[in-house]
Amino acid sequence: MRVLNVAEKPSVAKSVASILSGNQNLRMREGRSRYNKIYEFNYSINGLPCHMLVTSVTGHLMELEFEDRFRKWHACDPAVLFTAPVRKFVPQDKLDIKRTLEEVARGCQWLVLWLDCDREGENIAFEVIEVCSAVNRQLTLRRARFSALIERDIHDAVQNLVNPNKCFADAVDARQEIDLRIGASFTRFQTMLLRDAFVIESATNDRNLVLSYGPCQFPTLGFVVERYWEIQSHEPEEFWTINCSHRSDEGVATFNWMRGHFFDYTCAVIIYEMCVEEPTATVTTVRQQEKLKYAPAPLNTIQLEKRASIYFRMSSEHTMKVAEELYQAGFISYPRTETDSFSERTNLHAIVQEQQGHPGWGSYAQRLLDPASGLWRNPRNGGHDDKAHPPIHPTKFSSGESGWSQDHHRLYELVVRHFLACVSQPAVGAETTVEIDIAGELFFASGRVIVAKNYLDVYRFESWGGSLLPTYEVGQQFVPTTLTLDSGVTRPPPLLSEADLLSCMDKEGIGTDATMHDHIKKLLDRFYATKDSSMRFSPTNLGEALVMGYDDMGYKLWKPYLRAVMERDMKAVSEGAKSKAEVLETCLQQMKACFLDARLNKVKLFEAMAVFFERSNRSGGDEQHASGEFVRRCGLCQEADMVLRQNRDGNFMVGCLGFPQCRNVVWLPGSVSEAAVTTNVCNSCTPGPVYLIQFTFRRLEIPPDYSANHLGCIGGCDETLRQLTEICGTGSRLSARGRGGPAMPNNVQRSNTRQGACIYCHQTGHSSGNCPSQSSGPRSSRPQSMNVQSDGRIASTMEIEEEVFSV
DNA sequence: GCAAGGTC
Repeated sequence: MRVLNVAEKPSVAKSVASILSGNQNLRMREGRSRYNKIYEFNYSINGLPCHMLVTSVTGHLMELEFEDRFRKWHACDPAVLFTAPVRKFVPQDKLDIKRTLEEVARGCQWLVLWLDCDREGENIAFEVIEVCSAVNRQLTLRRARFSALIERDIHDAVQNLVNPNKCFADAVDARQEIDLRIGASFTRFQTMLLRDAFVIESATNDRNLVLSYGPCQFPTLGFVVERYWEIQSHEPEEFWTINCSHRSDEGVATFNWMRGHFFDYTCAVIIYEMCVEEPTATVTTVRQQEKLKYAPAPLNTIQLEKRASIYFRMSSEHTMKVAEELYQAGFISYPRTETDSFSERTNLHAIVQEQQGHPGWGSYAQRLLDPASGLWRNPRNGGHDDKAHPPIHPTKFSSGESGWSQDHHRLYELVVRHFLACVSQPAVGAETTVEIDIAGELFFASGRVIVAKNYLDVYRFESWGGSLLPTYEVGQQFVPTTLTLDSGVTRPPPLLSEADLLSCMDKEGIGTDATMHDHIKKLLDRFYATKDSSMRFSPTNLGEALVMGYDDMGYKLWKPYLRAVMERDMKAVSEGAKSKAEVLETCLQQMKACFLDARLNKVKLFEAMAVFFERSNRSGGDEQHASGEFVRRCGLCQEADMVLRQNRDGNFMVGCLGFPQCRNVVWLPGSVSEAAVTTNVCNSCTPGPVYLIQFTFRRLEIPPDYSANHLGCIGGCDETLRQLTEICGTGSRLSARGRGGPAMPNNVQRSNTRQGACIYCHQTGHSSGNCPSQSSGPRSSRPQSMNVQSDGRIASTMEIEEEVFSV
């Protein structure tokens, strides 16, 4: 029987072949693709003699794309992308792998799938099945389940083949489709909406700028922006604390106030003066304790990235590139792993033995192997296991290769030292805490001496600070050398470092170990964030504006929540609790509603962008600076004029020329057919002058008891105008949609067409809830900076009437 | 020109 075995990557195909064949009569030949070799040998599965062919793919064999007619950006309304047909296909650069599979599969009876034992691996398995079954319908499909590339696992797997798990593959199918539809629709929408409307100076050529949206990149950006806002809105607060020091023959001890600090100066001062009046200190407690500091858990990808960032200031992206090269050259194990505990079957001693000759850590490795040293300790279990790869560890000794860069040296050293640390005893420290009493107030000092460094001897990246404390005895009394009342101020947290960002992503489940660094890099590539010299991230104006815009809509599109919900659904699909179709339908339906609503609220994005960027005069953007007839000075911004204008639908309004910084607007009844500003001034509305407008109403659109001609005032005094606005509604597009449009989420305010004069500014044309002069309710800690204004979506529509696409 | 996930 001929058996085709397919692994997820060439290295696994090689390992599987070499383990199963025992390297006896193992033949290797080229496939059509340069990297994916074919191994052949004889083996017996459950007593059945087999001719084994082992080859590989390189990750996913297929991609998901929209059908051709939806691929061009202007081909369709982006909203259509939530339902447009998609197809899976093998891209150009994978065609040679596909051909190899087809050729080999034709002559085989069995197909054994050796893909990684995770959801993505299962999905790739079904891609391989699709390609192979298409040319050989008779293939028997079997799945090998293995947890590590070690002999026993591999032999066990092949003797205990199982069926491939469609639920796992379905979960990935759903994820792919959702990511594609959300990503493409929002990216096209916001790029086409904003790119040409503003001068975005960050990009060299902003015609090619893509303002991408993705369910991983946006939450990642969200972390950066949120921290930035936290810092911006921090208000320093002064606090007070009492410090005490005592110099003796043995040295100086610094005592901290047990109460920490007080924000109330008077309280602090009263207690301080009490202490100064009776300064004699009495030692109340002396505590001696042994403390252990444990070595870190075995190294996984996230830890590798975080530690390389902290110890060597390497970006996660660069770390993964260097790690990949070390892996390809055989020096370290597979670098993309979640696993941070070693399988019991791993021969840890052998890995240490290999390192004995190294000039830097060789002697430590020797000590570790000497039972007399007592240094060995079985490694901790970090609690993660992806069931596909072991923790990152050295696989080949090297004292440095000629082609290595400094970063190759550093990363190899980190992997080796981390491994040696993992199998070492914890550091032991002796801690002393001394408590004293001064006038009834308690103070403490602590010191630490390291008794045994153990793993810290080899893990030079970590230290365990501590100072020696002079000896004190209970009941001993002394007069402090200094006793001071000191002030300090609270400080905001620092900007997020790369390690912080990775922690946030890990905690919220954004991305995978293999992709997290990609999402971080994407923020930089898209000009959404920058990294400063101390490796900390700040949002750019562009990044902040986008998050601000969505935040103002009330949607948490930039929060990790969306991804978390998707992840839960994916899990349900993989467990068979929900079907792929069910999850796709509900998720996409929700996201489409969200998309349509975001588009309806695009003014929020415009406003947020306008805070940071100049409007451009390119097509598609700005059409609002055509002025109209002066009506009055704007009472809201008090800087610009309110003018009478018509929008492109012919509806009349009086809007502030200060838009978009000021969004004051008065919409006029939809029944107005003509309007002209007169030279007459209103006698009652202030601040004046407010010029009266001569209106002509469409006869059929107003009740018979109203005159078709009316000299009216928009200042708030005009009862006729108020009534007609209430009866006819306004020409605002949003108000027009409000009459029987699709249901909208509750958190989005709607304009009410039946409205009286606003209780705040006494104008007609908007509801009190939408008055541009009033702030919206409480929200995130975002600082209310510059000309960020309050809720006023109706007001703003006067300038942004153009839909990117009309549905 | 869009996503995120594999991997070379």
